[in-house]
This record gives sequence, structure tokens and C-alpha cells, in this order.
Amino acid sequence: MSRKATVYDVAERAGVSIATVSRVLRQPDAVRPATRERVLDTVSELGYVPSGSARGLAERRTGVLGLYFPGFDASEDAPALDVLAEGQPTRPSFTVEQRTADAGVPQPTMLFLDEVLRGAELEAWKQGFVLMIGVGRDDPGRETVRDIAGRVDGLMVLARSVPDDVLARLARRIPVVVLSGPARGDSYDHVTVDNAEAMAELTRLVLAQADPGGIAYLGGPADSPDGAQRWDGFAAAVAEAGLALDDVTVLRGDFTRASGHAAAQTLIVGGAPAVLVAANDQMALGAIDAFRSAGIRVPEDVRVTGFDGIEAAALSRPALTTVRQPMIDLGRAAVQLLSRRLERPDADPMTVRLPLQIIVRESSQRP
Amino acid sequence: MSRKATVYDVAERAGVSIATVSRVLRQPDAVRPATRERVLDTVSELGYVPSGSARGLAERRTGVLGLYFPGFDASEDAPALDVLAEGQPTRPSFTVEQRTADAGVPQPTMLFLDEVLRGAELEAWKQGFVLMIGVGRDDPGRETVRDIAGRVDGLMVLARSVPDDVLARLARRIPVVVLSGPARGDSYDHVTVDNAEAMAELTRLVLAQADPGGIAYLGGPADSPDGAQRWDGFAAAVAEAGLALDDVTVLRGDFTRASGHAAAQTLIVGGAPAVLVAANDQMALGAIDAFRSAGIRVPEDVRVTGFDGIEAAALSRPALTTVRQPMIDLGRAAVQLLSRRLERPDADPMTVRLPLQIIVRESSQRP
DNA sequence: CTGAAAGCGCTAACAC
DNA sequence: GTGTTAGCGCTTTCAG
Repeated sequence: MSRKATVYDVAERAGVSIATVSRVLRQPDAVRPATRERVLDTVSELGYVPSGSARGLAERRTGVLGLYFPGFDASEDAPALDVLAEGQPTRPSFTVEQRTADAGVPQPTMLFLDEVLRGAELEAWKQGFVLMIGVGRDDPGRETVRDIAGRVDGLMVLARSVPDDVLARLARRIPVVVLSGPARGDSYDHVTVDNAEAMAELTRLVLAQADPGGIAYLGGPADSPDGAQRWDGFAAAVAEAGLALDDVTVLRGDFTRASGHAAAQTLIVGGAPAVLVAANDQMALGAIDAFRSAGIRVPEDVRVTGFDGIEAAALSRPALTTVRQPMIDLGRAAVQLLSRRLERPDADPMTVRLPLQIIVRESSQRP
Repeated sequence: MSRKATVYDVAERAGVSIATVSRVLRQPDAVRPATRERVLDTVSELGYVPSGSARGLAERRTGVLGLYFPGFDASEDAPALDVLAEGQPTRPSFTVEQRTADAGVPQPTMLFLDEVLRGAELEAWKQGFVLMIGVGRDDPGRETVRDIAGRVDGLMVLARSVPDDVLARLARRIPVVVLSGPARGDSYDHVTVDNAEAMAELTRLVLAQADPGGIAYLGGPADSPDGAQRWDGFAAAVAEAGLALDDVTVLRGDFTRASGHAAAQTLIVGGAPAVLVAANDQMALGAIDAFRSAGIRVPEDVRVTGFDGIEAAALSRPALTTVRQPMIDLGRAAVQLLSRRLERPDADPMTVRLPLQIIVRESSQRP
């Protein structure tokens, strides 16, 4: 692989100036066909690929959008892998494992991000951008997000993946869109969902099926904005139904399956409720497991709902009633907002609210 | 948002030269502490973020690695979304849907790519790179992959996502690593898995459980290299067991669940076999559905195996015996190869073969 | 229609 | 330690 070809190489070889080479690539019609052909031939002959850096510098735009996520948690402590270490040739072609219980189911957060990413990529492509991605990690000294910010025309960040002050700084350089999470009174563009409204409606649907017995709510961590909004929606619907919040058993989990399991066990001790509304799917699924173990049937004895719409919710038995996040559209909308902002830098900050999808399945319906 | 700050702005404001500003950012120790502090203060005061383009141009490296995928198929025809259209305020907060059957389960290809991506991102971060991603689509005129190639230091492409001639051209500019897919005698670095060996072993495991009745194989599309390798492995194990290939009923599907379903129905007409080895999970799952509908029990009446290790394989009943791709590690290994190649451009092309994981679950074991 | 030349913002010698 | 300066490879006026 010789030195990379540049415009100069192409120009010299084709007997034209570098300006002409550039024109052939950017505004082909401005060049006489004969010249154009000659240049194009030289281009492929030399395997010339324009430098994005040079281009970006001259054009003052990169054609790249950035997407920054909070950490994947799990993958961090992935087992070491070093394919370049010595002794590689002895690695086996396969391993065999007997497995009964199901381990290693992906984190819901990951799945969430995967879909957002897919949506963002699709829309970026439609708008003629490419995508650069980064994941938030504790990288002492290294500021990955700033690194990305320096290379892109616009940045999308998931709520709370970047400290406020850092984000403010980056926003001085390029437009920023914040995804999912409460639209605070800041000056960024936002794309969010209405957790409270959807949770209220879900709760209404469940309460509409009149049946005696207690109501329980299984909330998320105290510091989760999403969790808080879901609780607000739940509380509103309960009040609306003429019930006193004091009659509701309220427990708190940490959004994990295990915490849902534990909460349900607590519930069982005091006598299982007729309805359990959980702040996310994982906890709901954990609770269902616990109920099952205790011989309590879902939905016959207790009806359960989740929130998020992860795949496991659809595959579990009974299938879980839940609220699905419009993940693909979150990604797409973010790119659209960025694209708009790039065209009209001074437009007022805008918040796009995407609809959630309440999916009613078996877990919440008494037969 | 005023004009973006540059080194010149910072230098002037801090009363130093641009070289000093640059040093403060790249080799802080080479600058006297007092000066350094002053510059740093100015940097945050101005909200200065270095331009990746300028830096890339001057350094002759971008610090970015590219990952290029074949198309997502499904997302292409996603419903239109235009959050900037008029009348947005009337969009509802939620919709409600009653759902019994499970629709909308993600494509396995996507899940595969998601995990590869995650592995690549993790490793890229560890090595101090950021990741740029692109998806192959029929984009007449626009060459997304070349676009990416111009902006990165190295490129990872999934097998057959880029035409050979295009890839060859790009490889003249930057190192290329090909992921998954047969390592042909080309000059790229490769990271692959040994489909044939793993399939042979899986087949051996299944055949070891002696029982009367026919054996059936459900293959993939004729043009799939993976499919071909899996068939080879299967055929080898069958021969090894002293069985004649003529005794095996061979059907061909297209890797979809539907084609597996159809194939099983064909099988049932001629009398269900005792063993069905499928070339991927989707087809295996489809076949199991068909068997169930026909009152044929798995694994009691027919034992079934898949390939790929998608999540649905673990969640289905009976849980599916399969071979899991080391997707995360594929991504990580690719980055490691690229990183090595960047350091030693002239090293011999290298192929890393990652172990597959045979996961034995209920579907293949007679109780 | 084509060429000459001036940057784009930063790094890295090389002087001082 | 710090400043000067010459590029890095490309786009884009502005002449011709």
C-alpha cells in the first residue's frame, strides 16, 4: 500500500488542476465531459478516496452526526479477549455447554439503545449524514463525548448520559438534541415520550376491570425521572378512580428483575393484591415469577402490568401487558430535529413528544 | 451561538501562541503550570472544542474506525415519520392495542449486528478510537461506504456487504478487516468462525443418541457461504457415523421462520423424521411450530437443532439446542486486528477464528 | 470551462 | 518553555 493518493496526484496524472479534480467530484456538470471522464478514470486508477478531514476542514461541516449513549453497564466487565496474544492457533473451533435455565439474556437498556441507534442511522442516511457513536463510561482524563463533539455537525445524547455543564459547553459549538427524559427548561431540542399520560391510561384500563382486592405499585429508583413520571400518571389515575392513594401498597425496586421478584415476595406475605402495576417490564416479570412460585396465578389471581415493551415481555407466559417505547422513532426524530437545527440555527428550541403504545396482553386481563 | 472558538481565539485571549494552546491540550507537561492553567481557563471560558477535521488533517490520522453492515432489510420500509410536519401538536400521547399473537419480533440479523457493534464499540474505546457506522443500502450515486472510508483510519466490513472491487479500492487507502464469512485467499485481515466444525460436532451429539427413524436436514439459501459450510459439517458427521447421505432427507429454506414451517409440513407428509438439523434458529423454530400444530412432540417424537443462538431460541418452549455465534467477540477481535494493522501496516494478513458455542437445550434431548 | 491562490484549524518541527 | 512557520488535502472565489 503506497502513500495514499491525493487530489494532487490525481490532478497531475490527469493533466488538470486540483480545482478541476475537486469539481469533478462535487459538481460534475461544471466540467466538460471529456475532462470529467479522464479525471474519473484517473481516480479509479489511483484508488483515490477524498480525505474526510480535509474536506471537513475546507467545507466547515463534516456530514457526520454523533450519538452518545449512557454506558452499557454489562459489557464493561466482559471477559478479556486478546486475539493477538501468543498461542492463538490452539483455540478450539467450538465449546459445548449444557444449559437448562436461561442465562445471558441481554440487558433491556442495550436493546433499547440498539433500536434508537437503528432509527437514527436510518434517518441519518436519508438526510445524507453518517453516524458516529460513543458510549458513556468513566474514562478518567479522556472525554469521549467531547472527542465526538469535535468531529460532528450535531450531537444527540441520551438524557443524563452527559453532565449538564459538559453538555452546555458542547452546545456552544454544535447543536445538541436530548433524547428521552424530561424536557427541562433548557435551550436544547428534545424528543421525549409522555410517560405520565400513558401510565395513567394503562392504570385506567386496569382499574376499569372492577374486582375486589388491593392495588399495589412497584416503582423504580428514587432518582429516575422516568420513574417519577410513571408514578405521577399512576397516582393521577388512581385518584381519578375515586380511590385513596393510602389504599395502594407502594414498593420500590431498582428496575431489575430481581428487585421485582423480591417486591412480590413482600407483597405475598401481606396477602397478594388483585392488581400490580410495575414501573417497568423487568420488575413485572420478576414479580410474576415470584407469584408463580408461590402458587399465585397471573392473571387469574393477580393482574400485572409492566412498562417499556421489551421483547421478553412479549415472549413470557403469560404475555405481559405493557407500554412500548417508540425507540426507532426516537432515533429518527432526533436526527430530524438536528437536521432542522443545522439549517435554521436560530429557530426556537423544540420538543417533540412521541406517542407511546399501550399493548394489552394476557397478564392484565382476567379471563 | 457565536462563531465557534478556534485555537487562535484561545491563544489571543490567553496571551500565548497557538502552539502553546495546542501543547496544553496534547502534552500538558511540556507547558509551565501557570501558563497551562491560564490556557485551560480560557478554553472553558470560550467553550473551545478542537476541530476533529483540522486535527485529523494535521495528524494524518482521525482516531476513528468504521464499521459497515449489510442492510437491515426491515427498517428500510419503516413507516414515514416527519416530526417537523405541520399539525404536530395534535399527536396523541399514546395509542392502545390489544395483542394476543406476537408480532414485531426483531430480525435476527439486526440482533446479530447489534452485538457485533457493541463489541466493536467496547474495544474501540479501550484502544482509544471512536466508531463510525454505516449500513449498506442501494444508494444510487451515493457511496456511503467510500464516504466512511475517507473519514476513518481503518474499516471493518461484514462479509459481502461491499462489492469486491469497491473493497479492493478502499483497501488501498486504509486497512480493512472482513468479519464473519469465509476467509478467502485475499489480502485482508479476517475474523471468522468455524461453521463446519461446530455443525459437525452438533450433529455428532445428536446422532450419538441412537434412535430409530429418519434424519432430515433443513438448509439455507444456495448462495449462502455460511449455509454451505454448515452443510459440509453436517454431511461430514453423517458420513462419519456410517450413515449414507442418501438416507437423509434434505430440504432447503431461506433462513426465515416461515420457510422452516413450510419445510416441516413437507416433512410431516412423508412421515416425520426422528431428527431435524436446521441451518439456523429461525427455521428450526418455524419447524417446531409446524410439528406442534400437527401434534408431533419435540423432543419426544422429533429432536430439533438450530444455529446462531438468537434470543428466541433460549426463550422458546422447548428451549432450542443451537450453536451460538460469538458476536461480541467478533466485533472486539475485528478492532484488535485493525489496531494491530495500523501499528504494523506490513504484517502478513491474519485470520482469527473464534470458537462457536454449542448450547444443548431441551429440543434435542429425548427425556 | 479551467487554473491560481487563499484559506479552513490544527500539529509538529525548528528556532529562540 | 514558548513562538514562528510550514504544511496536512480539499473547496472555493476570482480571474482568465
